[in-house]
Amino acid sequence: MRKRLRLSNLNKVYFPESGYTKRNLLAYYYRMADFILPFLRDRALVLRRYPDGIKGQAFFQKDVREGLPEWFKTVPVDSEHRGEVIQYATANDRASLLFLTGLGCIDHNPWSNRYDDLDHPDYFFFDLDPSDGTEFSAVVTIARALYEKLEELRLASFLKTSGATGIHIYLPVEPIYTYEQLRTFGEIIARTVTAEHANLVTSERIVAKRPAGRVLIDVQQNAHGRPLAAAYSVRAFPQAPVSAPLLPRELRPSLRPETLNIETVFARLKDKGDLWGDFWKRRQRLEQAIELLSNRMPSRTKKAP
DNA sequence: GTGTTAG
DNA sequence: CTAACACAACGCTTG
DNA sequence: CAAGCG
Ligand SMILES: [Mn+2]
Ligand SMILES: [Mn+2]
Repeated sequence: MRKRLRLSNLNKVYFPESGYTKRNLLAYYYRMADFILPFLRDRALVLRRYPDGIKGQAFFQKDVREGLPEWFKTVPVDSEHRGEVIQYATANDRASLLFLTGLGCIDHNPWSNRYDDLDHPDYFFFDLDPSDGTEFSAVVTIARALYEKLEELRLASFLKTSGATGIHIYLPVEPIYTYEQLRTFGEIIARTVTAEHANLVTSERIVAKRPAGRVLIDVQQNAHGRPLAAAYSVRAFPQAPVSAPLLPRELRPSLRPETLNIETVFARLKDKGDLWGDFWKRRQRLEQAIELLSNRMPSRTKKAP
């Protein structure tokens, strides 16, 4: 099918500090479609729209039943909250991705489950959030520790900058676990890393109370209807940063996430390839890791002689 | 960003 | 005609 | 229940 769309306000500056326009943003997604679409397809999307750029008033949108081209696919999901169906946007092809970007969506935020199975996500992520005034090197240290822990557990994981101030570590999983099971599993791993880096990690969720210089290992975003900016998504910050896939060896204190943006990602792609290209070939079960974890953790019931 | 309403 | 206005979320934890 | 967070 031939999918037509009209794009407006192409010269509007979306990123005033760096000067990037809506046209620059659309061009980025046009060129990157093959790389980002695998992480958007078959999922409900939560829209965050910035029709006047990153300094303008932004808003969320879930229901998109109005103003769509006839070819645009939406997916109905029962909302417990509203007691009625919400028609969520989807992006299974480049035209849909560009249409949504044209609405002012700078970042693209998919659910962690495909719409054919609302209760079983096919990945889990650790969201590393530094508090204000934390060196990025602290995030890097914790990301490395987590990555190595996952390696020990024989789990495949994938790294990316969040595009904001943190790092995301994803585990592709077979869609057979619930969100709650995955959060519990992730929390156990987070605690073992916390124990080994107590000076760099906080579990304080209230921003104002979070000690400076520390990183929150957040697993709570792994929940029904709670999306996260996808790999290769642009983020609404001054330099138009991208949530950029990383090699493990890039986890060094010199890493500057804001330098990975809508201009520089193409050179990385040429240089390093699509670092998340095998993501969907690596969906895994967790039983073996759970067993390794329980063997490593001495049973509390065991008494000293 | 868009569609509708008020002036 | 032009401009103002209306409209566009919610899951989960903690206190 | 509301606040806080993302
Ligand atoms: Mn984060
Ligand atoms: Mn977070």
